[in-house]
Amino acid sequence: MSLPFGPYHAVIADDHAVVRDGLRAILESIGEVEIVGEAENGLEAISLAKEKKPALLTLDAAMPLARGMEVFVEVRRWSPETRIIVVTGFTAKGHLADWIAADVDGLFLKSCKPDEMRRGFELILNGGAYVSKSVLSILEQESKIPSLTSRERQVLHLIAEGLNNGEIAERLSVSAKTVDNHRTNMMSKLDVHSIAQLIAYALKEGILDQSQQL
Amino acid sequence: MSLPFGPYHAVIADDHAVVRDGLRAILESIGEVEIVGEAENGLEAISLAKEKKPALLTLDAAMPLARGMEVFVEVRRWSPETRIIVVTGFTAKGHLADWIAADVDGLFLKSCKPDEMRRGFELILNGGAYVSKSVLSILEQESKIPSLTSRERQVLHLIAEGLNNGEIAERLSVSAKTVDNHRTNMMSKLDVHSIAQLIAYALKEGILDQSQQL
DNA sequence: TTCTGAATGAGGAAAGTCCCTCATTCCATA
DNA sequence: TATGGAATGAGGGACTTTCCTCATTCAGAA
Repeated sequence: MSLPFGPYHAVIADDHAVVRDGLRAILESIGEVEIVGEAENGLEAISLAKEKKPALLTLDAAMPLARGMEVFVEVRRWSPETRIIVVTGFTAKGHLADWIAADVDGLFLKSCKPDEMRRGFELILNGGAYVSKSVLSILEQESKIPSLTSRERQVLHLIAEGLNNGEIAERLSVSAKTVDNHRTNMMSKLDVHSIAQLIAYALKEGILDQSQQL
Repeated sequence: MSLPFGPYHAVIADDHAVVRDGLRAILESIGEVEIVGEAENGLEAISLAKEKKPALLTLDAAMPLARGMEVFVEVRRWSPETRIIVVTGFTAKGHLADWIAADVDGLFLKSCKPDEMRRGFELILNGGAYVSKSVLSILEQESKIPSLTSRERQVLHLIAEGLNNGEIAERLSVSAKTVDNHRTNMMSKLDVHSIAQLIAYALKEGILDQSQQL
């Protein structure tokens, strides 16, 4: 496949050199793509994208210094022409749904076959959007887990940061009793019986990512 | 550099295809190495290593179905000749120290420069052991965080699984009061003030890995 | 309009956490 | 041999979580 309006400038953002190399190989196998920079943390990714305004940015969802979503928002603001492709290791439905909702141009799991990635990247460079099959199959699964309301997610986030009911109540300007009710409802929805298990759930859902904590 | 007794058979184990590709490129850049298999989960890694008894196994620390450490133990048992190189995304001191204690042949972060990895792999194939500089610098840092005793880590593990003091006590055949003491000691050592924060710490330390929970 | 779901708030009881203190045993090592 | 660290166990008090019930408000959908 040859692309119409190349060469396209691309930036790769991932904190793992070995992953950057894998992505570099895929991008280089597409004609008309020139890699103009690599970032190994979130802030570097933001400044590199602002500076180079590349046609394509491959973005890791979990990086040090700035989270993938923060990078995404910044790059969209300062370089709206850049096609942003998220490559994530998290397979949680909620996490993937967040990226779809953010209207990312491409969404792939790190476990994706390089072949599918390459074809997806080409489609995206041609102006399309592409979400990998593995992501779609996760999103299409009817989850047995009832989904949480946005307020509940908000509370879950703060619980996971180590705040107790009273502190969360203050932060959200509601009563501690309300926070307690949200927590209780979540635990009953999710069929867990302790804060520890609730946090384990939050992690699995990618609501927390382990590099950001403490 | 050319290696004396090649060709060496190698197996790559990592759940992310893009990482496998990066490692494959590094291994292929070493003469005398032939990749005889790839595994995308822990059980596959164990059975592949048992079957092929490769000279070299690159092992991801966090994979579905069986954790890196379980794979390591099994492969050491069934194919003691295999040189095992762990490539991990976790940068927590405790996690890295665990691998050193397990006497792994090589230990690298995923953020390692491919060049250093290649040179390290060559040394290991020559019969040596190699721990990457970035790992050493983490291990050498005097951590302000006092380290936990093994019993405390054990308790932390069970807390993180969502068990309460009583359940943990039963599991370890000690009194609930003892468990409570261990938990209290840890929280004071680590200067955290809730189970939620304790779990956040456990995650950061790689004591839990998010794919195993719930 | 009625009904449902979401967010808010409260009361109350049982259980568990959190954080002191103190004591005993064992083991390593200075 | 003495000192200290680790594991064990206990008492007790303050606070928090956990889990019920119930009620109000509001928005959107049937």
